[in-house]
Amino acid sequence: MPELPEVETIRYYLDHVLPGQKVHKVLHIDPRMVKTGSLSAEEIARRLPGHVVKSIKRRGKFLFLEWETQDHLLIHLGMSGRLIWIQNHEPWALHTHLVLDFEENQLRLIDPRRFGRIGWIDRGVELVPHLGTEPLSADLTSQFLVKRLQGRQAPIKSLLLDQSIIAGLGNIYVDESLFRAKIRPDRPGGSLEPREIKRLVRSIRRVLQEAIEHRGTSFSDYVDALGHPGQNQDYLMVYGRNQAECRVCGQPIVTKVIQGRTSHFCLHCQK
DNA sequence: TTAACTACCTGTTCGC
DNA sequence: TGCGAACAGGTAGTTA
Repeated sequence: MPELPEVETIRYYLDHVLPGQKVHKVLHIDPRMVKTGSLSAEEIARRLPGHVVKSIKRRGKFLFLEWETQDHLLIHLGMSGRLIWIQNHEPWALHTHLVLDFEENQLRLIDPRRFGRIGWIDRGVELVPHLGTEPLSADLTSQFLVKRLQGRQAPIKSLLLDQSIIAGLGNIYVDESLFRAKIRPDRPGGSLEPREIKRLVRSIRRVLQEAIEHRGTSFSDYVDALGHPGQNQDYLMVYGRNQAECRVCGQPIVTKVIQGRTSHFCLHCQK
């Protein structure tokens, strides 16, 4: 499930190989994946050939291929999406929904569950205006989060998953951040004290930075742009460790469903 | 405005 | 062994 560190890992690699490359053909684009933007799948396929990649951007969990025309192709990987840069003679995987042919290599989107999305964003249009602050930018401060959590009754877990507050966190990194900050995921957001929020901000940054250094977390679907799994799953403290011993106190990690999301935490370490 | 719920989707796991 | 049900979860839309 690609969250910010996984998407950033893909972006980082693609930004080394894609700029300057010209789209030769759009070999395949699944209309069911085009769920946003100003053009249909057919129109994107007609428009793209000849376009040259200028840069690869990321905002939250969204990736953008910026063209020299300053239009953008939005790609979201959803739950199970993979975006790979691969030689064009390699056979297509099952569930391949987008194939951009750059003559020698192809950029392919593979997404078994089809929760991902593709869209065309015209030049000058704001990319994803509804997204909240970038957690690794200077905009995420404890003062910002204090303000956003004030008076909120929803569990802190749900509020951290809300992309309009902080963009890029998903189930894994919210659980990990809350563990590091020693905060239970079912606490109402508005009940957090300023010192806890300060700790939470520090934890979010550290968890995300470490996950990027480990090239993301691979449980089932995620691989980077070269098809390699990440390593961060070896460093997780709570996520996916139901009933395992807490690495800090030795008590069993427990799970609880909060707003439809399985949350992992330690009853002893998190208050 | 906020909180909770639902649809989308398919591979995997579990129980019978 | 095979089948069906339940589960996993990010986003956007709906409802109260």
